[in-house]
Amino acid sequence: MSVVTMADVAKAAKVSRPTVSMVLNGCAEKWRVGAETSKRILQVAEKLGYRKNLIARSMATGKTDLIGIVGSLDESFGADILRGIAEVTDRNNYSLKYFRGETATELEEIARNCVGQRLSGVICHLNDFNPSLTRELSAADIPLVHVDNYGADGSFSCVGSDDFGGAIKAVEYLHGLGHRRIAHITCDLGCVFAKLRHDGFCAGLKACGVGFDSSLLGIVGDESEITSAFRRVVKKILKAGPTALFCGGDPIAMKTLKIAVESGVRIPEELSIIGFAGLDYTQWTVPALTTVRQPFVEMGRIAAEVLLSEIKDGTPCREVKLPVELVIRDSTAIAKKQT
Amino acid sequence: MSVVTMADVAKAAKVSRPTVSMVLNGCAEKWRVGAETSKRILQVAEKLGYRKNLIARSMATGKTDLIGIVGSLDESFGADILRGIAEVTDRNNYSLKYFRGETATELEEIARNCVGQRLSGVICHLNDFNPSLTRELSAADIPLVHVDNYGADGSFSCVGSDDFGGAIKAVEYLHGLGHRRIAHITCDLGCVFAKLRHDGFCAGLKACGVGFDSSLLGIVGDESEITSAFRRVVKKILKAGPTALFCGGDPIAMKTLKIAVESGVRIPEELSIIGFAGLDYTQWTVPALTTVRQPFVEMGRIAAEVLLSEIKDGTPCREVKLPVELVIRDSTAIAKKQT
DNA sequence: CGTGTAAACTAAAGCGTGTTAAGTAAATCT
DNA sequence: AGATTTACTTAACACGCTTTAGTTTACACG
Repeated sequence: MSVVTMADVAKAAKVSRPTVSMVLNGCAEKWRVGAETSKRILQVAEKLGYRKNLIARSMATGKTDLIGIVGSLDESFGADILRGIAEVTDRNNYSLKYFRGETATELEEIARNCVGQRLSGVICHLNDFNPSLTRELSAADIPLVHVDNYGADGSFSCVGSDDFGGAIKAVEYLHGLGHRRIAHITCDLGCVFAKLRHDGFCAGLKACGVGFDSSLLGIVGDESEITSAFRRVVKKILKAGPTALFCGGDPIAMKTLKIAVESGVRIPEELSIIGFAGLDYTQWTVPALTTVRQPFVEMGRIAAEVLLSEIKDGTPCREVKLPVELVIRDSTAIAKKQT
Repeated sequence: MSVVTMADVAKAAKVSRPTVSMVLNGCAEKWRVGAETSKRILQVAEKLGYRKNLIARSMATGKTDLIGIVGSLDESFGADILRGIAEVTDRNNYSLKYFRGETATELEEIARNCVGQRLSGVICHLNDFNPSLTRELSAADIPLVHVDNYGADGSFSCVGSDDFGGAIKAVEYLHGLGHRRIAHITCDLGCVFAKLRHDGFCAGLKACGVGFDSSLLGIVGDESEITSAFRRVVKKILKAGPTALFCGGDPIAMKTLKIAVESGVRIPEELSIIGFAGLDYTQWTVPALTTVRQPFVEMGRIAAEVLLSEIKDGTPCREVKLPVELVIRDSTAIAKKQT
């Protein structure tokens, strides 16, 4: 006998199996089990090293209390989101199952699995919305929450931060410092968040009464090395003579900062740079990076809370947009007199 | 009827349930189910949108094909390790369950859960070894692999990288550049990896015939902000006049680099700095950080492979030490003439 | 024509739990 | 003494699947 079952405990404690079940699930009084018997059962269970078989339990109850995490947790902010999620799910006795994958085929497979495992809910961290995921899950009546993303069609919830507003904040801050030629470097605008930040950038310019200059827009890839293509884009932007630079993400900002410094541009005296995300390591550069901080941990927490309330109370879908915070550090300064 | 079961498929296809089971699990021929029947069953299953219930399957087979990931995936390298693990487990049809927690109480709870869930195996990413985890799992005969850690007592496997050798490499490299006063800044030596790197540092010095100078050893915390305590330690070290600095981790190196630069020390002309880990963002500083790269993705992969072979073939415990690579960038240079 | 054998299935048991219905013995109350 | 309450037990079903053993049908062979 390798693993101790409830029947073993029952036999050892000289009671019936249902009694053990009741005691171990805390329904003892509702079922009027004597205090002594309860204690004895608990002791025996402890002594025998009984661990309730959650598989069997799920089988019997029809629910798994399992939440699927779908997508890439690669980026360092993914870890923060995960932490937020785990905080909430731990407290509520849900556990987390991790599904890796990004491509359409992978996600289709994942969607099937989510249903197959009878997950209680799914939290998704992807750049795009995936139709098969949405379809499969809603067909199986499994709540879905997208985290760090937007634009639900009403069939699922989204929890993100204010990308649009954050970009406006950044632009307005730069404008307040006297900057008029503000450039924007971003990754592909196909990503929801990149588009939102770009749009916020434009909206911010407009609100400040500054026209949009397309020569001040650069689009780059997101490789971790500084590629020659990346360098070329940045150089081109620098040549267009901006006094400030709003980057669509912290890694882009870091890489741009490096290229600028190495090109002999003095930061922030000659050029102000702002990033977006608020990752830890942006504090450690010289100069420390001014950035728009997104509340990743909080996002994870709220996403989990939204999901749990959908699971438990059948709350309808929501779209939550958390505020972002402009963290002013040393890579931004008052604009020099325009030449 | 909310979810389609095998019985539904069987009824719709006018066959018995076991036949469906056999066909859907690909054992059709071994079981000699007619080709036509097979096809019909598959079609019906597809049409009805059948998804096999993995809970019930686990219940019946007694195995879950589930691997527990225990510990903190916070740090960015955690994400890499996870990616490596997921690559292997995906390919082998195992899934991953994530358990967050670090404190002894949390881990005790987690250990119980691992057993309760009848996990097939556990991969652990923690700074220390946890006795209750080891005990519970081995009692339940669940293989355990520690990743990025060392010093197994034989009851579980470890997959890590060569912290000791990496430190030696770093020191020898610095020595080769002419450095003789080499400092070491590390976090608390209670961490296994910190101790190993420290010991490697000492061993490296010895091998180069340089004596260990305790005034060149600094111990710091690992907060993400640069605390005044951190600053104090670094300043003290700088005052002791080293020409090179071996840091126990990339974040420490980044923070130290910043403090040094802001103190007017020219890097690498006056001071060489080396980090440890090889995180992406170390490429983006000015100057780019020389560091010892650990193969995190590979570590995850191997850990998963070791675990799977223990699960499947009952392979005995192993201790795997992957090589690290010195990545020479711009924060290190030939030592100036000693004063 | 009876028998053996292969093909193509079906019947039934079992995994460990939750849960409910029906029952019983002892203790306590009226 | 009879009614009620307390503290259980027994027996059973359900969850959806796997798996073993058994059954039917068709066909070939002697």
